[in-house]
Amino acid sequence: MDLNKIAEKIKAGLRAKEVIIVVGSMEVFYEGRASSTLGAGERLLIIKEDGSVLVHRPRGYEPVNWQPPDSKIEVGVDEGRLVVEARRVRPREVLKAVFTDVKAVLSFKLHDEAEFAMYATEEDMKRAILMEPTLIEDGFKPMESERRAGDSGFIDIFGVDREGNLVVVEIKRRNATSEDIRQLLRYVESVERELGRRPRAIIAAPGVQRSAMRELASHRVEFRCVTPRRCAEILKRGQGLERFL
Amino acid sequence: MDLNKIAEKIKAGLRAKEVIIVVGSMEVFYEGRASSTLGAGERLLIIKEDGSVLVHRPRGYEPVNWQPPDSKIEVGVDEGRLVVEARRVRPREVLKAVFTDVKAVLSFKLHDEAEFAMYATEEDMKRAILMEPTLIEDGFKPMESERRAGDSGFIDIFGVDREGNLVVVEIKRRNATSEDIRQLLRYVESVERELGRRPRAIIAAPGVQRSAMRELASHRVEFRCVTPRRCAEILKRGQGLERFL
DNA sequence: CCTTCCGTTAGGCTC
DNA sequence: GAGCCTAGCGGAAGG
Repeated sequence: MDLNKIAEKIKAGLRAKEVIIVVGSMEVFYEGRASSTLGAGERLLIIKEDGSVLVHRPRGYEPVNWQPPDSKIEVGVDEGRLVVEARRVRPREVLKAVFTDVKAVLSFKLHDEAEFAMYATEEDMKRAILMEPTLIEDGFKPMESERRAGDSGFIDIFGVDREGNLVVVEIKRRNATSEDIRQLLRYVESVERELGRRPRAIIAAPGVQRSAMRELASHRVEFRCVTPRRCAEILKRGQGLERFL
Repeated sequence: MDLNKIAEKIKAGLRAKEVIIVVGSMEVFYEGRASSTLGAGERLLIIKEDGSVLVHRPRGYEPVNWQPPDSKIEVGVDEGRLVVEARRVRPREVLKAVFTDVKAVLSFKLHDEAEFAMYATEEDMKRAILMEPTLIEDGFKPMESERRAGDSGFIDIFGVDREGNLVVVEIKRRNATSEDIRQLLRYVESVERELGRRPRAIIAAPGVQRSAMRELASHRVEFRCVTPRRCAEILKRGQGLERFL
């Protein structure tokens, strides 16, 4: 298939808002927030219906070059080479692929309106703890979630322990950082100002960054190991039960 | 083409370490660090020679599901549906794509050994400043780069100004945050402890986040606007000169 | 519109 | 191998 035919096929795909795949030998140039060059090699160029562009090498999960949605795409033939340019304005960026050889061109209208559902977000972890408060400790009683803490933000879970002490719980789905500890302490102080009693501070997360350990200890913040994984299981179990209710 | 033929073609591609593209209607399930499901829809499944797997919807720059390199891939036909599973062990994760319809299967051995060159990283910015110290100010003399600052980390550039004052320069290729300012101040204090003289603190970046401005002013940290773009130009100029030396 | 924060972050580098 | 930081981060949520 000659280059002009290929260019026409790509243009037709663009007009029809299809997903276009070009396989072949190309050089790639990017200029924008940074700039990069990539010498000749065989790769995949993918143009999506929304104007996203991806260049994938034969190895590695990440694209070597790309352009986000809404890029303007131009296709042409110049000195016997197929040239695909994707431009966007803010920020001003250009991605240019120059093909010296094309092994294949595919273009498909893809219909995909399905919903993507991801489990065990931080929100899910909160639901799991509310459903199973022993994740924090025996006798813990959640009272409020997303309680306003003055102008410091929102407390993930606010409750009392078995001895009636107030408890502020901060949830993270990743290892807690010193910034997270500081945030939790701001909540503690806000509650103390408001209610006149200093609450216990508990961070519920899969772990604590080494660099945050000192801050944790020195401010008497307690740590509970709670992983998104385990929370997802608890929620799944809960959903299983719901079916019988 | 029947499903068994398609499965065979994919298996052959896997054996030959080719890059495989399957276009068709599929459901996708992921279970691992998190878990997700994606209902039926037409998408792209890409398997690379190193065992990376990508699922791309017709819109958006990012894959909706993926598996990093070194995943073990199994292909089979089950109840009239093509099933592709990619597993990895650490962490334990499974990505499963179940096709109800296949529009196309491509498999290519791609040869790509070209070098990828990215310009104006933070490292490049440092080289540009060392090459052209007036980017910081007239009379600035860099003395060391990557100088150890006690246990606080490494100072990007350590030097003296025209009046003999010590200068600590912190470089960022993006707008400076308050965390960056704090880091710089830790260096300042480390130098003061070590040498008994308090150095000037300069942050060299394209800008400063609004929220970091107060910290900048109150701690007398100075700001110099230095962009990756401009640094790339300086390096390019420098390389041009090198050719004549 | 801007800023801030999260991600199955990935990937690189140091200890 | 584990911890830590950067990214052309992208994307979402909040102001």
